[in-house]
Amino acid sequence: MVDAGAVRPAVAEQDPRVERSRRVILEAVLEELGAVGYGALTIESVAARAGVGKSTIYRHWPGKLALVEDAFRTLKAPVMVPETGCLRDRVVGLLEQVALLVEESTYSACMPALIEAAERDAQVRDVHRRFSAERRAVLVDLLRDALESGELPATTDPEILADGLVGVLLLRRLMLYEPLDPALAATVVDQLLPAPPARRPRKGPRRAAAR
Amino acid sequence: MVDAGAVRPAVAEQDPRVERSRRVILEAVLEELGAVGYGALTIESVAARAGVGKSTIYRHWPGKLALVEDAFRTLKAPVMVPETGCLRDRVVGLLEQVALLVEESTYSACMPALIEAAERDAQVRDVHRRFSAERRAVLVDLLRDALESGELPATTDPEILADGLVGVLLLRRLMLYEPLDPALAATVVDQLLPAPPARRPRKGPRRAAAR
DNA sequence: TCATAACGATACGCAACCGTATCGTTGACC
DNA sequence: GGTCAACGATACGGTTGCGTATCGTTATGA
Repeated sequence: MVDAGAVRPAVAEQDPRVERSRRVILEAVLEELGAVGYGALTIESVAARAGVGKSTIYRHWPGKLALVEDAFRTLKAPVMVPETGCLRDRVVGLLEQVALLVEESTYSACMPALIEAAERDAQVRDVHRRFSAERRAVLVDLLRDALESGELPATTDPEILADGLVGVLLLRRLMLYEPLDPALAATVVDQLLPAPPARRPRKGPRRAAAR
Repeated sequence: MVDAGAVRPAVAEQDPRVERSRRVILEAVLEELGAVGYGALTIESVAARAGVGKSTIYRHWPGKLALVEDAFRTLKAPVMVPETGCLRDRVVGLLEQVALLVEESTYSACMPALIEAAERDAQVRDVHRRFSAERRAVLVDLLRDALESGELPATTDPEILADGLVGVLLLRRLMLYEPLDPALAATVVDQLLPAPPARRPRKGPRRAAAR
């Protein structure tokens, strides 16, 4: 049940009550993490919030840490990769999804608790790293493709550029506590995304269209 | 003692034992925050770590929250503003200090706990916001001066650029858990800092010297 | 030298949560 | 319709931390 390698049990559960219990419990864990954080989360508070008996939780997980790990693993954030439009618009499209994810998703609510828990436990850290890296890769790949097709200067480092784009949102969420303007994603892209290299040197906007 | 408006008591303490107690206790709080986080921090663990009696803590603070707030307020991170060299080198100098702060300072150790505590309590959030904003302002001002003196394109937004530069480091510390390469600051600057606008259009590096 | 106050240590009752065990109920499957 | 497993509720002893009170010790400043 807590095997890190099996998010979903390979063999289907016979009794649907098991799956139902697991689901409401893990949902309650995420709510509790957002409400009180990792340190203050207790098995009893999760049981109360989920409306299940404490014994049901201990039937499926050995303790708080394994429970929280499993809950974090259920976090999903599907990414829609824009396939039409110019590079600038596609990057804006991706970054708008990141802004939503960082501002008002379940993940956003749990982020401080996740950061805190990851600092204490290596397995939670792996879960978070994987979650972050998967979404980061989408943006990095988009930028790398653009680089190879000549839409970005040859000196561009796709990873640093991607981290810079996302980092603006992250910093404002975690350190400055500013509500994220819906237009911020576009502004950030216009500020940080280099203009495509001119085939022949001539005058023109050095950046992607400055909004 | 816990007045938010008075980091240092206006009137000097008569008894040096008071100041000494306060100091060792606040140091112990920061250590404890780095070691176990905010949720798991207890008054008793702080007392044990500081080598003082529990009563001494309750003599000076009403509870855990006020204690942690005061401890966070003691966080200092003086910033040396480089005044010589080209813009690129000055920004690199600043960003290297940020990298150090984010990677291996007392602040870095407490950052997850601080983020977590700030999410739950408005006063902690204010402390963190002020701490972040003060250091951010140094970089923003540097960039704004450069902008006004024509060392940056007129379309540059100093705040977004600053957040992007710092955001790369923050994201890698908090989400990707990568050790920060000492050369990363320079690489980030060379990737994200726009080249000064050419007075007359002519061929040349579009960016600050690429490494 | 002396009065004072901050100190460390310790003990207290109280509350919360731990993880386990028990038990009657209920829903699933044959 | 009968069997059985998962369920919720509840109680348990044990542990930990709370915040307060007390007390003898010790450093300070008059």
